[in-house]
Amino acid sequence: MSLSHSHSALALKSQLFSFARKNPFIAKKLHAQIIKSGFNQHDPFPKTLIDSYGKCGLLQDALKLFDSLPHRDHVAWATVLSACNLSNLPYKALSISRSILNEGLQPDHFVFSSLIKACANLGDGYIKQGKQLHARFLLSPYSEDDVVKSSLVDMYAKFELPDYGRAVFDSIFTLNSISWTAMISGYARSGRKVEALRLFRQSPFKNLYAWTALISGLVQSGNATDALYLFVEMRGEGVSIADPLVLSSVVGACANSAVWELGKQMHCVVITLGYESCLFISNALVDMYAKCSDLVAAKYIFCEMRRKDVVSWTSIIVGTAQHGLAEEALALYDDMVLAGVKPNEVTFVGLIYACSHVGLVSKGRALFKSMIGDFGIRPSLQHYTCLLDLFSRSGYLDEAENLIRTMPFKPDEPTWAALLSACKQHGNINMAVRIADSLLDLKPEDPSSYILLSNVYAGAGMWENVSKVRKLMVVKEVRKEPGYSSIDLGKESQVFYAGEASQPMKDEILGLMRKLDEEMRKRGYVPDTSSVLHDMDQQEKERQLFWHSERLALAYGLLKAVPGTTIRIVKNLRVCGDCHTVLKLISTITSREIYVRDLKRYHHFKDGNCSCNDFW
DNA sequence: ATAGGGTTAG
Repeated sequence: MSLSHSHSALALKSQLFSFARKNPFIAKKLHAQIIKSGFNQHDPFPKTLIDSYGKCGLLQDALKLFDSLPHRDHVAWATVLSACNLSNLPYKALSISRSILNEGLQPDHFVFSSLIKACANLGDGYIKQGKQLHARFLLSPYSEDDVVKSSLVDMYAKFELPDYGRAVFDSIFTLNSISWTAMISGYARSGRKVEALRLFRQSPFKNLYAWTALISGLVQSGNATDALYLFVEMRGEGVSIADPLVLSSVVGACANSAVWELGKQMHCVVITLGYESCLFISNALVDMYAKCSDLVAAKYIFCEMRRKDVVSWTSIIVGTAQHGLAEEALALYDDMVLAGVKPNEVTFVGLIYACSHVGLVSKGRALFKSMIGDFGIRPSLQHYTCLLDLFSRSGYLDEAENLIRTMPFKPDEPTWAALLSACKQHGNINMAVRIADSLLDLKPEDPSSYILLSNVYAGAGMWENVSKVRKLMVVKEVRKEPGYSSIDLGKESQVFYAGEASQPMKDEILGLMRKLDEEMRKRGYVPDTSSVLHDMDQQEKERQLFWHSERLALAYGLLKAVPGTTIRIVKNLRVCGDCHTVLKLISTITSREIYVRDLKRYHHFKDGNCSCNDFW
């Protein structure tokens, strides 16, 4: 056999492996041939095969081959870890590594980066393990490796610990686009927008990845408006926006700020660029329309989707449930199961939430059981909170209290507050006082918790406790964030702050509000001042309520929107009880449909009723 | 053989 012949055989083999990395059938075939030729124990074949199996998605085969290796070295270890990461099974990567570490093998720099990535993907439940890996890396002979350092920066970014990431970032010898992007992402997703922007401006690598990291991070941390401005800037810089990742983030930004008009424009951009049938983007669009209270459009997109995954179904189910259409949400769930799509933990949050809206106690309980028994999902605190909400809203207060005291999670502030608010609603003063004490022990942060506590103690005549609540408020410097509401009128949108009418149409707004107030009082409206935080006399409290921002926005909308159209308002805080009553009354008086999206819920007012069934 | 950007709840 000539030398050139064996060379060409080698070249052929390496070409075959490159096919095998993309095609599982070729990978299998190649494996069979290597066994036949007797080379299956010879380096580098087993490892190259593990790599091929991992890259073409046959993780099971990769793992089997790895287990059959008589001798595991660093290369085999690193290869199998990268296969696990590719298949999105970071837990498997950690468990394999535990056993290898027990055998006494120490990680090299390749193993470190894959392990750190696995930890990062597991999320902030794995902070401790991640820090241990960091320590082990610093003590290893590889402690100067820049690639591992970049993976650490990324890990701390995903844990939302950007200061830890920054320390590592500053120790990198040669920064490249990957390290810069990881660090920018770390600041952005932790909501540290000043630092994120400063770093981005300094970075010599302003490519698509960096822009997407910045924009998506800001969306995730609730800075949707900044994200949208940056997207406009990105477009102006001539960076191509024809990319599914950045587009889905920007659609998400429209969803989170509930800007319907802009959302529709983004939808047009998506169509123009040819991404209508991209699953991720369609999912984001369904969610966007639902969050902008346009369920018709959300459903239309959902129905037109060729492929629907669990996120698509969950988005439409949650969207439907949040608009008070519980029966429809439950019917969609049945369709989902019939379509063979397996629900996940988020789906059940939406479903149980839907049940609690309409008092379907036994259905909700059954869903909770089915989630555990049929789908093997371990309930999280959110699930218990939903179940608790279901019991307490429907007046099953004892069952609710039993649940909150026996569930395997420590109840947090919103959980106690939800139960307390239900006790108050159902007039169970004894229990309310008991629950209030538990809430007070937590030293709450949220101003609404203090309002609730103060009302409960005052209702029970426990004045010492009322003053204790007030003192704690002063100590903790609890202050209500200024409320504002915005209204979307197609081409323009207007923002109103509580307590002040904006200059345009100030007199007309005040005139209309007075007229409506008069109408409401004729129908028996008495202002409910129990949600006013500060100590002041009754008249002053009523004046405060009168100037709540959603009322100003509504009056402006009634004056300026096309007659008969639905009025859409977005508020930064939760709607207070009095405004809720007022909005219901005004929907009757003016025969208008009003959508209000507040911090937590959706309210659709029509003919004197609200889709939230007066419980929020 | 290793490191960077995306969708659903709260």
